[in-house]
Amino acid sequence: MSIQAVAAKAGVSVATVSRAFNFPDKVTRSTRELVERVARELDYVPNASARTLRTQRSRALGVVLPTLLNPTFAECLQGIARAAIAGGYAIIPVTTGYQLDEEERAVHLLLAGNVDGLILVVSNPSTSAALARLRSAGTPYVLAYNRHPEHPCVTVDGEAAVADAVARLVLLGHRRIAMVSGTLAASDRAQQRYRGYRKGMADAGLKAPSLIEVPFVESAVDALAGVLQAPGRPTALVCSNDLLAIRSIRAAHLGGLGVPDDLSVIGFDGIALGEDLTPALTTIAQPNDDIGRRSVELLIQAMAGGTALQADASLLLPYFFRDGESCAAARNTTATR
Amino acid sequence: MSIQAVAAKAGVSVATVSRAFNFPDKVTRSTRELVERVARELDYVPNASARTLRTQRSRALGVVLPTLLNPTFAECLQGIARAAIAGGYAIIPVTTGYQLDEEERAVHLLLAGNVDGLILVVSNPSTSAALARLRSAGTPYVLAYNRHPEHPCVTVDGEAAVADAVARLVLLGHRRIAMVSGTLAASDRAQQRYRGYRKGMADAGLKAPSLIEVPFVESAVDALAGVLQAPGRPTALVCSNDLLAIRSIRAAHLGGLGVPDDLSVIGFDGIALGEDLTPALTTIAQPNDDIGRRSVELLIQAMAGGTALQADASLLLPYFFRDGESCAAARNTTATR
DNA sequence: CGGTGAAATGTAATCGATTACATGACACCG
DNA sequence: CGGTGTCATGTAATCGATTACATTTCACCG
Repeated sequence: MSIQAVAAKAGVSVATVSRAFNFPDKVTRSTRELVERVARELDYVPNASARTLRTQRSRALGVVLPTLLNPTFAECLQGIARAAIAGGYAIIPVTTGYQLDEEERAVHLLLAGNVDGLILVVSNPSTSAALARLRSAGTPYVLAYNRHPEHPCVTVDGEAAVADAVARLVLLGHRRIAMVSGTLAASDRAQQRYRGYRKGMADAGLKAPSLIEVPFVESAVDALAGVLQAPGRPTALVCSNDLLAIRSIRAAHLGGLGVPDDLSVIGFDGIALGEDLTPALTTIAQPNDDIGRRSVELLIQAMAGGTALQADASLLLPYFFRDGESCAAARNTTATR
Repeated sequence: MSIQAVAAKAGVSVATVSRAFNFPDKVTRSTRELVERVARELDYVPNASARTLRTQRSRALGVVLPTLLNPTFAECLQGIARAAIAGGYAIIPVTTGYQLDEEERAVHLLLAGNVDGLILVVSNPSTSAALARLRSAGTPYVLAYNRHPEHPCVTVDGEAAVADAVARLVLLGHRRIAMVSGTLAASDRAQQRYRGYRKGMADAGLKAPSLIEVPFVESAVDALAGVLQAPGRPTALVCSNDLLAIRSIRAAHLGGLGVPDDLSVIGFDGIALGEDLTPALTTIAQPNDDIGRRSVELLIQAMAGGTALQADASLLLPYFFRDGESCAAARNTTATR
């Protein structure tokens, strides 16, 4: 049902119908009620395309994410969704599967779809062609989880967080601490966290930081199990995300190591599921929901002001060390020296 | 950049530009190349709203899901996304948080957004107001995971699956088998699975089927732990979904019970994460990806034919019993009698 | 009672594409 | 050379809303 139909049936002009909905106090009470009644009778729903075409705004935000199979991003998306609804915006999420060309495709798709703004989690802001394109298009955007001096970002200080985690492990008597990470090249987050790991190790005067790099998408539990068997094996792992931590725990078990008795494991992300596992995951929890929420708020605020967001609007949210059961004191400090 | 700009710069009419893209062989090779070059120079992207308004189709599918925090639906959505892209459609996912009014709001929102079709996972097809509205709107749709004789559905036979699982437990020597489920009233899937449980118990000649109903969203691990302590406690649990299974395992541990030694646990859904857990989750795996994919294919096919989908187009996909480590033979059959 | 201004409503242009129909160009044939 | 059919292109209507501007209505006042 079009606005024309409503206007005809109500015996008024289309302009009046439009006003009845958009500026209720620009029409008489009686006309407004008449129009509303007729509209309800006809099941009238304003055509979003027509409105968008005319007003040049869609009240929709695009969201570009690596994947929803990692609960981290699913949680973040929920925060985004809630905040967007609260702000009167719809969201259109698109996943890239950590692939650069998909990032570009996604941005292209969303721009063609007339979104008013974008929230994106990119692989690497410095090298992202998608971001460049976005900039030149002039559409407002915010990066979530990424961190870069020239872009507006909402995230936590991953470097400090991991350095922190290493320090905690050291306090627990661990000396041989390894990091498990996805492909470093595939994400600036992984790189930051690795930097934090090296910093943490250096701060503790520990040498030979060892990085276990596993493919991002595959499970790779078997490969991990191998490493954990080797002589001089680590007594603790810092994992670049919770999914890796979960797999590391499994790898340990497959290799006959108990967690946390023989091996401590710390994750990163703070996915809700981690609390329901056995052992409950010890992790550096990010406020995933908030990262989403604040990103939207920033964006909406900027769009209201008509200004494109600047890098200095970036937000660094606090992270939390969430204590679980996957991490314990080194069993025998001297033996591991 | 509008089509007008391209037409002006290329020195042709807008119609020609439009044709150059939509019917490449209706223009001379030279004009086509000219138009393409100019379009590239101007970064021309056709305006989706204008196109949708004129053609009355958006090439977008709406997706209504309970939540993405349950990986089951995230996996399904991925299948949907892949199939949609392959078919040239964009998707607009909306989550309802298992709330009926959100279901309605979502359908309303999507219809206003001019989607060409809908894939939805509703709470209960029989009582869904959203579905009724959808039907009257005449927009083609498919239900995923739901099962109902009057709607086109893509799912597995949850009842048979659970009956199957019970039979397996019986074969393993279990007699006291309980079911853990979310609020039955909240989902027809839970009801079907419960029916399967009762059938399985009856088939095995076992009495007093016992249902442990826990709130859908909250963790409720504590409540569960209590039940598992009681005298005459079950030796095996069939859980209505994998998240519940994971929580049940935790509850067991909290209560000092080992899984699978003291308690066997079978899940339902087959989320990928289950394979990475320790113990690896034994579960009834649904082809989540396929459920999504086939739903889209059905929908696209129907839309191509111009016909609304009928209930008899429904698909019942096969489920798989995925063997894990959370399920073992009853320790002492006589003792549990 | 006529004039005035505010409030309510109507008319029509507009957003950017698609597409039915009109026009023009050109080759081919008798 | 004129007729005719084909192919490329152009003109303008159209989709359904918003909104600037024009018009009508009407209360109120002198």
